[in-house]
Amino acid sequence: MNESEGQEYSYRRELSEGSLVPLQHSHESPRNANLFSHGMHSGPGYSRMEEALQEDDYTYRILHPLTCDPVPQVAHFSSAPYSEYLLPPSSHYQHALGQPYSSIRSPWPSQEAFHYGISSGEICRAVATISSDGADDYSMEGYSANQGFIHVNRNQPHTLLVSPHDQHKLEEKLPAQTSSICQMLQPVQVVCDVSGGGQVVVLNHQIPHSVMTDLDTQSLPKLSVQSCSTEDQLPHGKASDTGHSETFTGQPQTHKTSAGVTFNLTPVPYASQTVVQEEEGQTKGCGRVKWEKSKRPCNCTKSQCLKLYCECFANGEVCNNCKCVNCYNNTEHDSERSQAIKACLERNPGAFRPKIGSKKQGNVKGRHTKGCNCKRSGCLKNYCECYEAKIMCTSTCKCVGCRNYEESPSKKRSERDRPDSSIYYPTRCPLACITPDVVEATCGCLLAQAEEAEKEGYISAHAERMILEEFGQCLTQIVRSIFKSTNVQFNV
DNA sequence: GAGTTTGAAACT
DNA sequence: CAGTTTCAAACTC
Repeated sequence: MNESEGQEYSYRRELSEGSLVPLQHSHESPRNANLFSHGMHSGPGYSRMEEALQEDDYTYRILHPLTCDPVPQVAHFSSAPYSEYLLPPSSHYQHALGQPYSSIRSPWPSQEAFHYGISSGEICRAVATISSDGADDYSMEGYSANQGFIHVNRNQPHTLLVSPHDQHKLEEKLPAQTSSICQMLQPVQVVCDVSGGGQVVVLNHQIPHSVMTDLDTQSLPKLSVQSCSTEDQLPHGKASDTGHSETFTGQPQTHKTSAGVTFNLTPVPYASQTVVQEEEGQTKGCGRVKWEKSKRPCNCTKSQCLKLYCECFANGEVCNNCKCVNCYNNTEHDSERSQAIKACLERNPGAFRPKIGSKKQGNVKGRHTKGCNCKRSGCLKNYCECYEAKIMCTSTCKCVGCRNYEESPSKKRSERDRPDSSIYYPTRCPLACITPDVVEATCGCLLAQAEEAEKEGYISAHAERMILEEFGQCLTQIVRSIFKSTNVQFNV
């Protein structure tokens, strides 16, 4: 920490101009030292935009890529789908490496460059707008606060590679303060894996840094423990100057801190590491960590595990204990892997985003961001991504003969046979019936009525009535369709 | 375990 | 963007 700790810059969003305007330079201490977002919220610079996004706001600290020290200023992120270079507050992280500055390959900008409070909502939107697929609804709904920390989709990592090209576009969207981050990111690729229900790993492909957090992860599944010995601590500076000297052996190297938290030192672009804090009743400071595969092994034979066919690759993980053939999804083929990641992101900037969004409230899973396209499975087999994710098909899906909805008898039978039948399934109907086509058709009808009224020269009140009546007709048809699909008699 | 089916990803 | 091919997982026998 340095003298700039506690300094915050708040920005007021000029809605009319779409820009950020510095509102106040706050020296106030955060209300909660561990949750900087609270500090931001409590300050006078709390913006309308962030107020609107409050329920999904998180705060992270930018981590120094070499020392893994927190960059002292506050970064306030809201609903951010891109969590790159972000880490939880200081009490929730530890150093991963004691990397000497002499080993820096890419220049690290001065810390002054970070003396901004940056709304991640802005970054999120800006990044989304430079992506071809734009800011999908998933991006905004797929993240929710969890016990004061981050709760991103537990099954998928989240990745952002900022190319110089994207940096330029990002800077256009977010002048000034964002450019400093881009300068930081430009020389290397930065991949952040926030999978595993709270794990945050910051890496770049040349000087890998993993940061383990000792956040509360009691709810994480499939956890196991190690002893709390500190004998296996690794000396600082173990990583090579290039970050490539460590050979990935399949068993990640770890570094256990004095707090008992173990870090991943393995230079994998995407880490799969699960951390569990000490169990109740355990000695404080003995956070336990164990590496484990969060996935099943792949069996790829032709893709070299460098395409999204490979589940490991798609999940942002290197292959480990897989049965794949001619695998390039490992650190020994870092360059090929990086190129493959880049290629995937060029094809689809959201390629590594989780496909299944989560609802803001409760534990109910949300929806498939793209929807499935099943034709023969009835969406009642694991071929269907929705069914596999234990969610209902929605209007987003383009499936044919779908039976993956609440009222489906087949679905109910299927659920009885399913191991985990306790999961709540949101009802597909009636909303599923209101497809974009239906909405478009409805709007078209309303517009036609408006045009008709205008053409006839009716007064506005009459025109409104015509439009409302037309809307009623549309609704009637929609409702009739809904009832018809559910075999319920509908009399109007 | 081999063969088939399926649908997402990749390609054209 | 639509159609086709490739691919690996899911499924069946």
